[in-house]
Amino acid sequence: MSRVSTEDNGGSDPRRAIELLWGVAAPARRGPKPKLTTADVVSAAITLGDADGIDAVTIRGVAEHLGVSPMTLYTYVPGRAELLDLMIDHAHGELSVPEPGLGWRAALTALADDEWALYHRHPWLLQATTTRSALGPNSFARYEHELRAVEGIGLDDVEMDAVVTLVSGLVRGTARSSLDAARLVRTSGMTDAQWWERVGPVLAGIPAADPAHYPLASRVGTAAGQAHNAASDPAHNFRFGLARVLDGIETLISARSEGRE
Amino acid sequence: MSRVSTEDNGGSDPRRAIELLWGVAAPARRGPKPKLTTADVVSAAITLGDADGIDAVTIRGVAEHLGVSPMTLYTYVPGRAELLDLMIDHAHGELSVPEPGLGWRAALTALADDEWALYHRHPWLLQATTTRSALGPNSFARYEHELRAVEGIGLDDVEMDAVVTLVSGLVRGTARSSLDAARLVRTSGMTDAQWWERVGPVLAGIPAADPAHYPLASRVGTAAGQAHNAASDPAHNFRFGLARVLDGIETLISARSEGRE
DNA sequence: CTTAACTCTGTACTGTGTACGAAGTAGAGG
DNA sequence: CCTCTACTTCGTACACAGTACAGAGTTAAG
Repeated sequence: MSRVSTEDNGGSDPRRAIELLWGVAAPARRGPKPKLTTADVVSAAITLGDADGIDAVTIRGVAEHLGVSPMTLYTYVPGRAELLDLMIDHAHGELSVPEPGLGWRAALTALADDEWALYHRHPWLLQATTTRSALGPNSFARYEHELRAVEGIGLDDVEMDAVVTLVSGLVRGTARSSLDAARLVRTSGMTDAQWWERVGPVLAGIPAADPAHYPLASRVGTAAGQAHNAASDPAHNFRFGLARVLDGIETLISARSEGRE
Repeated sequence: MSRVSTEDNGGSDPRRAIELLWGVAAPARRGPKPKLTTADVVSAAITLGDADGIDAVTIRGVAEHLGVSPMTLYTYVPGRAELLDLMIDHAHGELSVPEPGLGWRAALTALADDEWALYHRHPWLLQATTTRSALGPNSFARYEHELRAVEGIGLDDVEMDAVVTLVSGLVRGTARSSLDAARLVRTSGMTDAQWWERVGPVLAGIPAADPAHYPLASRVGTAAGQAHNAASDPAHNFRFGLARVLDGIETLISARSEGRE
C-alpha cells in the first residue's frame, strides 16, 4: 500500500510508554548485556524517517539499520506505535526556547518559526498523530514555553491555552501542506509546472471543466499561481496566516484591556 | 500495522484519474455487461470509510461489500489511491452553497461550519491527502464558492486566495484534532477522564514530571481542562480560532480600505 | 462465424507488525 | 562453585495489505 501518513497507537499499556518517554527504566539486573539502548533505536528510527518518511520507519528497517534482527527491537520498545511516540518527543527536544522579554507578538512569531523549521527538518512528525501522547518531557516543556509567551498580557488561562493552540495549529496545517507538496514532487517526479503541463490539456478537453463555469476560481487561481510561481505557496500561506492570527489575537487583547479599564 | 491516516497516491497516470473524476468515460463497446459502475465502487468505499475509517477502505473489503472478487475493482478504478481521490471529491459534493448576500464574515462562517460538519460526517476525509487531487468538479466548485464569499471587499486576488486558504486550513486543523480525539476514545476504549485516571498516578511517580517544573503548563492545562470538561476541546478551539482569524481578516480589510481612501 | 475488446477471477508475490517459543547469557542466592 | 532465574536475542510463522499476471468467459463489430 502506498501509504503516506498519520499513524497512531492502538490501546497499549500506557505505563510502559510513559516510563520510556521520561527515561525512568529500572536497568536490567540480570541477563546478557544489551547490545543497544532505547535511545539507539529511537535515533535510528529518526534517521530513517528523516530520509524517507514515516513509511520507511518499519521494524525490519530499523532493525537492519542497527544490525540486529527485527524481533530484537521489541526488547527496547513495546511496539511500533510507542516507537513513534518516542520519536515525536525526542524531536520536540530540538525546539529552542525563545529569548525572554520579547513581547508576545515577537515571542509567538519566534515559536512559530522554530516549529515550522522543525517540521521541515523532520517531515515525519506531521505524519504521526500526537493526541494523548504529548506526555513526554519535551512536549511538556514546549507547552510551558508557549504559555510563557502569552503570559501577563491580559488573557485568562483558558484564553492563553486557546491562543497557543491556535498558533500551533496554524503552523502544523501550513507545514503539512508544504510537506505534502514537497513529497508529491518527489514521488511523482514532476514539479508543479510539469504537472500542470500534463494535466492542463486533459482538463481543457472536458467541457464541464470550462473555466467559464468557475470564473472566480480560474481568475484568482491563476493570479495566485503566477504570484507564487507555483500552484500553491505554503510558506506564504504560513506568513500570511500568522499575520492574520496575530492581528486577531491583538484585537482580543485590546478588547480585554478595554473591558478592564 | 495499526495505521490511522493520511494516505496518498503514488505517481499514476493522471489522465485516467481526471477522466474518472469528471465522469467522462467512453462506455465499453464490447464485452460483457459490467456488474457495477465506478459510482458503485466509490459509494461502497465511502460507506466503509464512514463506518470504520480509512483503514477499512481496503480493496478486499470494498469488493466483499459489493459481492465481487477483489481484482474486479481494478476494472472500475486504477487502484486504491485513485479510489480515495474519487471518494474525496464525491464527499465534497455534499457541501452546500452559502446564501448569497450574507456579508463576508457570515459567509465565511457558514462555509467553515459546513466544512466542519462534513469532516465529522466523513472522518476519513482528513486521513487522505488532497494535494494536487483537488481537481475534481466538486472541489473546483467549492473553491469558487469560497472566493465568492470574499469578493468585492477590497482584497486583491492573491489576498482572496490566502484568506480562503487560511479559513479552510483552520477548519481542517481543528477538525483533525476533534476526530483524532474521538478515534482515540474509540480505539482505546477509554474516555479522556478514564485515561487521566490511569496516567495521572504514573506521571505523579516520576520526579522529573513534577508540576513545579512546569508551573504555567500545569496551571493553565488544569484550568482549560476543567473549563471544557476534557483534556482538550476541539470544538471550542474551532470557534475561538475562527473568531480570531476573522478579526485578523477584518484588520486586513480595514488597512486596505484606509490605504485607498 | 470470426475476431477483438472487455469483464471477471484465482493464484501468487512482496512487504507489514508481531505472537510464540527456543537458545543462550549473566547476575543472585546458596 | 553451582543452580536458578531474569534477561536478551532471534528464527519461524501468521494474518492482512495492494496488485501483477494470465486465463476463462462474454459480447458486439466486421
